Amino acid sequence: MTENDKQTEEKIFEAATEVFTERGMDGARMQDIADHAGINKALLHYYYRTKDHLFNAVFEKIAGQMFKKFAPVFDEKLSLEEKIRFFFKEHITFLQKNPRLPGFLLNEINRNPGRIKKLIQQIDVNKLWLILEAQHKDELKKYNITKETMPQLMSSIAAISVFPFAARGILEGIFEKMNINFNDYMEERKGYAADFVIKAIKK
Amino acid sequence: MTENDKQTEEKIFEAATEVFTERGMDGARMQDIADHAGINKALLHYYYRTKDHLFNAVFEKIAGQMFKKFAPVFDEKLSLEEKIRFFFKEHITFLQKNPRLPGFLLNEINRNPGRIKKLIQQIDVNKLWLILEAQHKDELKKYNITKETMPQLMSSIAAISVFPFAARGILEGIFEKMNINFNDYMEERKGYAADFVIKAIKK
DNA sequence: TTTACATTTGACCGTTTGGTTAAACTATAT
DNA sequence: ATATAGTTTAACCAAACGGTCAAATGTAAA
Repeated sequence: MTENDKQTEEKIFEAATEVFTERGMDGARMQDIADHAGINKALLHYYYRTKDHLFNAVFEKIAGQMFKKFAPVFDEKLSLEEKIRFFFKEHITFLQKNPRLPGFLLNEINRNPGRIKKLIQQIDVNKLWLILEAQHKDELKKYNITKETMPQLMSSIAAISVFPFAARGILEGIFEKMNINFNDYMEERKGYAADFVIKAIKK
Repeated sequence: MTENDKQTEEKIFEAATEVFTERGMDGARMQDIADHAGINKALLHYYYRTKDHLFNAVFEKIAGQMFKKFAPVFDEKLSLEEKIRFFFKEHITFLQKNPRLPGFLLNEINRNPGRIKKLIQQIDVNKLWLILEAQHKDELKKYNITKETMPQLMSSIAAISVFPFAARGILEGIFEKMNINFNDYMEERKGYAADFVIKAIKK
């Protein structure tokens, strides 16, 4: 009943997450999801009426996870440099555990840019800047950070953290001949990226 | 005729490029490509036997274009800093004219990592480092650049240039509320990115 | 004009796809 | 035990899909 219920619905959701993140919305097959969940295909439609419903459930959960990972930076009582180190360490560690999320998200956002905008509209970027400014008022004078350059800086930080996972196939192809392991590279990147960014923004 | 022949084949290729880059391999429909080219669907199979053939033709051309854009840096007789500025200016300008290529390529590489590896195997990364070292022997002492940190640096440069186009949907969502135009942001990025990287690598 | 060959088309085919349905199964409360 | 309601299944369906084919059209040489 309610116990088993949750089990089945969750099994479906997990199977759908696996298949959708691997093949994308267009490439995913309902039969394949059913097989992964070890159930009948009709049962998918019993819990999630259509493929779209199921996909949206998966997409919104993943997108939410991704964005939440950017938030803790504002809570922590750390210096600016420490925050940057903290972010790269936490974010890359998260992506190491979920290496397919970046590619999946970027692809689905390109396929349907409208969907993500609803989630983004909830973020008050102006407020975020005010918080950051208040937290590091004196500290900020030592860095080339202004409200105007924030978009460039933030997108660069996101790029450095996210891009390697989205472009993993290319990087692994290149690394193969250099005897470099992708996981080692990613582990090293936590520190390299932080040093890189901190040096870049210092006055 | 050979004249008309080229016209038709090219029309198909261009239509296929448009549809494939917009919808991806799985999302693209042969009928849609035929409509875009203004021809019968059977004619697609006359020139390109299968959807796979047509897709591979498009993919390899686009992947080739993308990688070639990284090459001129090694030919130009410029200082290291000038090369970095040259790269971001040229590469971002290219992507401004082809904004869908990054998302398309990253997605298709994730869908089939094996395909790109054949193209990559042709690149001799070790040789590239030797060239760079020879070109900037003395100059390199002023920067934190070694053979060991090259992968981190190069992937960061690529990330800063490519990521905004792949994540355009997210960025535009955020920029909307800040009254920032994506094209203005991209134009500004050519200089910002160069400054950013140069500062990051200076000793 | 006829011949030979390449190009283009509409109609068609078998398969795969997301989705439906009626019946079977399960568990709980009476 | 039996009625009730939720759960699961096998069988099925219509639409969409990539691909085929024979016939029609265009073209250039003999």
